Amino acid sequence: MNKQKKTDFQVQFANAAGMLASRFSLNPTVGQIYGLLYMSNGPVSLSEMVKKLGISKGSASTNVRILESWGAVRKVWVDNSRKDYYEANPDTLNIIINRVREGVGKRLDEAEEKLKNVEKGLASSAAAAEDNAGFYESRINKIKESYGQIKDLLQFFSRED
Amino acid sequence: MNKQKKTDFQVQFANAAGMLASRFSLNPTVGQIYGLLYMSNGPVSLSEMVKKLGISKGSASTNVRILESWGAVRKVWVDNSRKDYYEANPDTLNIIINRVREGVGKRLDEAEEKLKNVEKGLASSAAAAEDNAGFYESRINKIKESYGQIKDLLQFFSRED
DNA sequence: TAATACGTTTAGAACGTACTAAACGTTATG
DNA sequence: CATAACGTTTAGTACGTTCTAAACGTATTA
Repeated sequence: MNKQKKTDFQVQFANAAGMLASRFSLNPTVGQIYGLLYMSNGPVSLSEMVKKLGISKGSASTNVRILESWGAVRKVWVDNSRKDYYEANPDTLNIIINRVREGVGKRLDEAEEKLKNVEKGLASSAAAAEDNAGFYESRINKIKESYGQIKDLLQFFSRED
Repeated sequence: MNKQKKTDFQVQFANAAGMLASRFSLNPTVGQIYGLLYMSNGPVSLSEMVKKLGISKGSASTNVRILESWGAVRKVWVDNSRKDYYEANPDTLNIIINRVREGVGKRLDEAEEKLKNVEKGLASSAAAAEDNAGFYESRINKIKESYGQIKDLLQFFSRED
């Protein structure tokens, strides 16, 4: 009974985290798992996640490893047990900042690459001879500028000193 | 022929923007449309979007209004035409910053609300009497702190002076 | 007034994502 | 050596999202 109540509170928190995650285009289960571990005072096994959150073993296994790859949880060793135990990295803000930085940075690099190709296509096309050639160039330069500014913002966040 | 080449360049750019958009969990068509308008020196009609991008009329109509609601494009008046014309707001960086600020802010407010309820549930549950009660409180406070820091970051961006 | 030219809305289909259940491989244990 | 207890992987399914095609409403034009 007491046990039940305890679970309820943690699960409520976990579910709120899951809802928040899905609002940010993340899969809800990573949010639930992180939320549960965040609100647990000690290591939690896969089977506890399964039982408390009512999710499947496969989903728990997959998603906890996603969280691990983000540095949001880590595997901890528990004596006399064959089970895998995890605990949350409680520094949520840093996890978020790192993920934003890496995620945005990667996508921006892809975009830069693609822009380079489009620009090359422009140079060798009839568009370059148009009246609008100057306009095209200026817009491309403007985009490159924005790109640089976003990169600067990301750098700003990565200062940890 | 010349016309064709010109279209190709703009469409290449638009498609790159579409790809980038979908990498950021946005629907690709808003990216394509914004990209086309961004690379057009003058107003563009719905039917031009349809023809150049190879999308349906319905999709163009829906998505251009999404862009309008973001302040990313605006409707412009063209004499002697019953068509709707649009042009891009070329300040891409500001559009992005505003959307991030509003989108994140809104979701964070929802989360804060939910957290408040969970906290209330904690107070009136057996969990509050546990050994872990102090731990729970500290974790909740830590989350609230992160919440405030993110809010501060968002405020930081909204300075336009 | 009939026909046309618009933009909008809706119904249906296609697609990607993420879940569950079950098969699987491995390691411990009786 | 057989069985059980794990975590992982896979096949299938359910769901939300976003597209197209078509129906629709409205306004213009012949």
